[in-house]
Amino acid sequence: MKITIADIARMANVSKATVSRVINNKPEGVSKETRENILRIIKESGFQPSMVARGLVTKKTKSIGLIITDIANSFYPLLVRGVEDYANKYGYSLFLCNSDNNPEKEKGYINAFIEKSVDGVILSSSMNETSFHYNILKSKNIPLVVLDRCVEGDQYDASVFFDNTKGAYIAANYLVNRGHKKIVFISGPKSLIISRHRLDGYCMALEEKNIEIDEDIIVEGDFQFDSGYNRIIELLDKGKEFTAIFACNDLMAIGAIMALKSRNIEVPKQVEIIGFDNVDISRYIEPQLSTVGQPAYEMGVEGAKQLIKLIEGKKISNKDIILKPNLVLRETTI
Amino acid sequence: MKITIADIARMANVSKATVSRVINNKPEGVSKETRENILRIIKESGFQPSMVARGLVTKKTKSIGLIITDIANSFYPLLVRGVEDYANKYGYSLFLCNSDNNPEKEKGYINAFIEKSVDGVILSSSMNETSFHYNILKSKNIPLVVLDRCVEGDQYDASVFFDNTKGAYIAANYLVNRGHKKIVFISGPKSLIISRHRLDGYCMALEEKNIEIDEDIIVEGDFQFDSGYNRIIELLDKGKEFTAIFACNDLMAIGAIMALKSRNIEVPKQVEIIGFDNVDISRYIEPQLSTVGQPAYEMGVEGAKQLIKLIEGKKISNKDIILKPNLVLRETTI
DNA sequence: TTGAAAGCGATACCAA
DNA sequence: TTGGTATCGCTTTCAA
Repeated sequence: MKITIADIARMANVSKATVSRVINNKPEGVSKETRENILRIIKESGFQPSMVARGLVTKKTKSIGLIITDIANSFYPLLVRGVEDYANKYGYSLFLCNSDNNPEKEKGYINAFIEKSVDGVILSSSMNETSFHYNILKSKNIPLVVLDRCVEGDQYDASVFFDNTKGAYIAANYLVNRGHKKIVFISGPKSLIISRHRLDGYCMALEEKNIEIDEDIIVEGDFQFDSGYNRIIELLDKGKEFTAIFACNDLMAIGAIMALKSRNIEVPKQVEIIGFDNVDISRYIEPQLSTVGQPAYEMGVEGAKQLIKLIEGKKISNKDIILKPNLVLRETTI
Repeated sequence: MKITIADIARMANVSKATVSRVINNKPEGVSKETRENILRIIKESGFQPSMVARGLVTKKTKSIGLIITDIANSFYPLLVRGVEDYANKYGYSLFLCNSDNNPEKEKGYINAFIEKSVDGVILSSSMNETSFHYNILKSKNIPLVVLDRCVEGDQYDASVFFDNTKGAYIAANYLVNRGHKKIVFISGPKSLIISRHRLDGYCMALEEKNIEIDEDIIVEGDFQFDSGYNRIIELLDKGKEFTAIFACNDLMAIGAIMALKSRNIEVPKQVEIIGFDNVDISRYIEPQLSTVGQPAYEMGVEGAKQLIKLIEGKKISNKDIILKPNLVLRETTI
C-alpha cells in the first residue's frame, strides 16, 4: 500500500496543505514545531511524494528527453554522460532514445516525450531540419535544444555546436604546413551538413596556400571503420598518389591506417593521418591517432545547461554556443 | 493551451468516458461512427493524452529505470542499446543513470525512480548486494531485474548473468592447452564478485592440468588501461617469468600489450594474451585482441524482456538467465 | 500559522 | 452504446 500525503496529514493531525508546504520547503506558513513533527513522520514512514500527481498540477515532471542517433556510436557516450551529470545535479532525470538516423523513429520519440510531459528535450538530430519538431514542441511549450548538427534558418530554442569548419581547417592546415600537397579527404555522408562544413574547412586550408583541390582524392565514407579502409584501398588500387589523409572521424581514420599497413605503407613516415572526434580508441591503437578533439562531454553539459535555463525561465546569454576544436597531435603525424 | 480529453469530448458531443474508450482502443462500448468521428477530431486537433494524468489513475507510467556504473565505460553502450531497443518496442521509455560505483548515488537514483513511479528498474549494481534496493522497491511494488553482477542469496525479481567463471575458464583452458604454464592473471578489483568468479575459472583450468598456481603472477587491476600496463611493467621489472596473460577486461589487456611492446616483447610470439569483454576497440588495435565475448547487447535485451514480463504480470520461465561466454580468437593468440 | 476545497487530466465503475 | 461521477495524489488559492 503506497503511503500518501493524506496519510501523513492524518498521522500528524494537520491538513494536506500543511504537509505539502513542508515537503516543498516553503519557508513560511508553518510553525517550526509542526514542520519538525511532519518531517519526522515523513522520515519514519518512508513517505515519498509522487511526482506524477505533482506533475499533474504543476505541469513539471523534472525529466528531460535526449535523442541521439546511437549510443553505441563512440562519440555519444561522453555526450550523454555530460547531459546526465548536469541534469542529475539539478534534479532532472533523463530519458535516453536512439533514433538510428531514422526520422520516423525520431518523431515517435518526440511524441512519447510529449505524452510523458518532459520538461524539455535535447536533440542531436538525424534530420538536417528540426523545424518540424520545434513547432510541435513549441505548441506544447516544451523547449528544444539542438546539438551538434543543424542548418541555418533552422528553428530551436538554443543550440550547442561544434565549429566543424574550423576543426577541419586546423587539421588540414597542420598538414599543409608540413608540406603536404596531396591530402586525401575522407568525408562523412555528403547529405550531412557537418560533412559540408568540414569539407569547407579542408578547402580553406588548401586554398590559403594555393594548393589545387583534387576531387579524385576527396572520397565519401559513412563514418564506419570499413569505409575508411575501403576508400584507401580503392585509391591505392587506382594508383592515386597522396602523402597525407584527413578523415572525418576516427573510425574511418583507423580504417585508413589499417589499409595502409596492409600495403606496407608506413604511418606516419610515408603518410600522415589526422582523424576527427578524439574517441577513446584513438589512444589505444598503434600508432596512436592524431585527431581533432570534439569536446563531447562539454557539449552535453552545455546542452543540459541551456535546456535547464530555458525550462526554469532564466535568460540564456547566448542562444548559440559554439565549441572550439582542439588539435590533438599524437603518433600518426610527425 | 494544451488540449485535453474534455475538449475532445465537447467537440465530438460525447462524454469523456467515450473518448477514453476510443483512445484506449477498447473494442466494445462505442459505435463505429462515434469512434471514427472521435478519431478524426483527435487527429485534426493533434490531441495527445497525458501519460501523467493517466499514470495517476492506472499506476503505470510506461517508463523504466536503468542504472549502470558509467555509460562511458565501453561495455555499457551496447547493453543500454539492448535495453532501449526492447523497451521501445513495447512502448516503454528509458531513464538512464550513471552510478559511478557510488552507493549513495545509486540510492539517490532508486529514490528518483520511485518518485517518478517507474514501472520497473534494471540495475547493474555497483554494490555486491541489492537487497536494500530490492526491499524498498518491493514495498512500492516495483519489480527489479539485476544484471551482470550479484552474489548468492541476493534478492531480486529476476536476473541476467554472464557465466564469468566459465568465461575465464575457457580462456585459461585455451592457454593451458597451448602449453603455457606461467599465465599471468590480471584481476579486476578484488572486492567485486565477478573478479572472484573469474579467478575461480582461471584456477579451475590450471588445476585440471595440475599446473601450480603462482600467486606472484596473479595481480589486481581496476579495469582501466593504465592498471594493465603498470602491472605488467612491474612484473617485468621484478623479473617474473610468464608466457601468457589473461586479463579480466580488454582495456587492461590492451594496456598489457602496450607494456610488452614497450619492452620489445612480441605478441603473440613470445607472450599470448586473452582479454575479456570483446569491446569494439579490440578489433582496431594491433595485433587484434583475442578475448572472451560478453554478449552485452543480448544481456540488455534479456534484462528488458524479463522486466517487462514482470511488469505486465506474465510468468517468467526462469528467474535467472545465464548467458554463455564465447571465445573470440584473433591475433594475440596463435 | 493552518485548513477546506477546487482542480489537474485522465480512468473506471455503475447507471441509463 | 453511452454518460455521470468518483477517484488518483498532489498543489494552490482563499478563508479562517
